Amino acid sequence: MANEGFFQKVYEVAKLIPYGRITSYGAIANYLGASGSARMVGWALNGSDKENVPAHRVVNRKGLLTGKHHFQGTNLMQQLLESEGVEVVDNQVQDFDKLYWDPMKEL
DNA sequence: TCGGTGACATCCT
DNA sequence: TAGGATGCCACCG
Repeated sequence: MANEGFFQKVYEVAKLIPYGRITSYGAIANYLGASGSARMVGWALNGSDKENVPAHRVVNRKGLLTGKHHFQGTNLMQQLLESEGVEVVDNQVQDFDKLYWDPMKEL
């Protein structure tokens, strides 16, 4: 695992996100020691769907579902979050600070 | 091998 | 305070 690529680490962390919880790209990047390179996390999640990773639980620092456009359905990402009890309005997660899951803190 | 790309974050004006 | 521009680093062709 530790020898896996940067992407694999992102997948592992994303998979550890609890049900009904969300996190941010920066949090994962920081956890992986790539603080400031949050873009890598986003790019990693680009292929996360192949790894069965809940990329819909990963949003930007504002709680905005910036990556929804990369999902199959336009509102698929929102639907998935709502299915988990996460309120999403206008592609933005409500109670973001409350549902926020910090890997650095939890792990 | 090298350059471009990318779903953000942060600094500066 | 708000908006725009730049930088981070790993994968793909």
